Amino acid sequence: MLLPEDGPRDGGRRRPLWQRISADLAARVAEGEYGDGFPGEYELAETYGVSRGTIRNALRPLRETGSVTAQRGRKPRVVMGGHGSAFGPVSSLFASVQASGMTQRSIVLARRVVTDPATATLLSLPPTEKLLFLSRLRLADEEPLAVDNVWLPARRVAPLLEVDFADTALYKELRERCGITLDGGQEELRADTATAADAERLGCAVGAPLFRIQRIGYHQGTAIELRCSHILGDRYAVTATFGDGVPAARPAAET
Amino acid sequence: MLLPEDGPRDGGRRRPLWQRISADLAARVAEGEYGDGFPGEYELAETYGVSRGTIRNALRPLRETGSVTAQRGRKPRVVMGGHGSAFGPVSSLFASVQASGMTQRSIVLARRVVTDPATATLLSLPPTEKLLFLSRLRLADEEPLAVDNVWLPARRVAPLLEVDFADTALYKELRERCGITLDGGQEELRADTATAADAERLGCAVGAPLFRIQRIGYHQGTAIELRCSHILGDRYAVTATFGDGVPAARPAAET
DNA sequence: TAGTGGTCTAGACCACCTT
DNA sequence: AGGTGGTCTAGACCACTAT
Repeated sequence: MLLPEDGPRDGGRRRPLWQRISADLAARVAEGEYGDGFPGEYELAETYGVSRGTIRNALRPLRETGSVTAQRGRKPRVVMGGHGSAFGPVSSLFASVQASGMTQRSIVLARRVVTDPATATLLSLPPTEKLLFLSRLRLADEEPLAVDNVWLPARRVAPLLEVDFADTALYKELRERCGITLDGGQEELRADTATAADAERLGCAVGAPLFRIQRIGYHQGTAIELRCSHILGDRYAVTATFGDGVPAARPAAET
Repeated sequence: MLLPEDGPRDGGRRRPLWQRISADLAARVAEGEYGDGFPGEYELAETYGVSRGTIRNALRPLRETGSVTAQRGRKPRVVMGGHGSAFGPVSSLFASVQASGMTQRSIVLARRVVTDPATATLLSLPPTEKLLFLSRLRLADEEPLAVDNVWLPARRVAPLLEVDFADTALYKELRERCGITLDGGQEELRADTATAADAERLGCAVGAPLFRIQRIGYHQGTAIELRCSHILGDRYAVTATFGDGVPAARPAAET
């Protein structure tokens, strides 16, 4: 496997081999090249003609950001970003993104059982697996705040098929009716602008700023939910506080 | 060096060697054992009787959280008391770009001393306090990624007035020239669209999606920096992983 | 110049999952 | 049984920093 020798240099010297391979793999993942199976470490080592240690260094950023899976014994897979959307540098800025403060009223836009091969694959399910699809418009103070789409494996959440979610929290029902408590997750948060469909459902202008959050929730190592939220940018902000040296007060301003 | 054989086990089997060494080192750091000099990798390898690769795995969590320094040629040092630092390298955009295998460069747009009552107030300073204002255009792989504006109290960071920031990280200079290591911070992340001024500096269309991140960094309870970053939405995504149930396993170094 | 960490190699064994 | 990733070893060379 050839890597660009004349590619970007860092102040005149070559970048480390593992970084070039990592960038190459990230680009290929972003282009959807590995939609049906990501190569293993040994195979990558041979294709690039490097040692396995170098491949492991190259894979570390992709694995830390959840772009590809890595589990003993299992075939690796591409998790996110395979939809032709190139995502470049990624940062785990937050140990936890608090999506709380969003307890409001919901309008159920859709609740039905579907089959969706792409979504099922993201949840590590067979492509034909039946999924419960739940789409809700979330209101805060009776004003639209977000559209929230969730897919869950129908087999695991059968008791939810008859629940009215207009005024209840999904996680509460999951816990009480299915005995499932999510104990982990991955989130990816992007900035985007509203499409015509977004604008209609959210009552905003086309091109208005939006957060798009994709999340996979896990219960004891098994993927349980895929959630895609589209949140109005002017009504929502993610905040994080970290470290010891922060006084209690909490300012807020713009520039 | 003996490690507790009867120590914490993971479901009946021993934890990996590097994790036990990592926990041991973290405990010693927390107790202040290495106040005047942290051992190097070779010395640690000999002390614990393991290979250097194992030591490097054990040190990775300590280095990522900023508990100990690691720079070529320099003697390693313990940075803080050992408890929850994790500011500079972790959430630094500079570092996250590097970690994803891209080249990076900054173009300094402005570097001057200003007075700005609103900003000074945010930093809990008198309104007339002089501030060092630093504005940089950040490039990843020679393409614009973000505009980064920083204000710092000039009195505290006098040595930085002459530094060229085109190729260096602010936090590194803060640490080495001013003896200031940020130990806490607040961040607020918003989705927005590009104004005409943003579009000109970032080379994007007016209305393109942007992240706006505002951060206040603290050193021992005192606000040191106000940072406002404007990052292209199509080149940046924030990811977060949380909980134990996520199979795309990350190395979890506990203590 | 001596010592540091960064990188890379080649090989080995093991735990785990799939088939 | 075969392939996956996780771990560990032993050695090598290089870039950088301090002295």
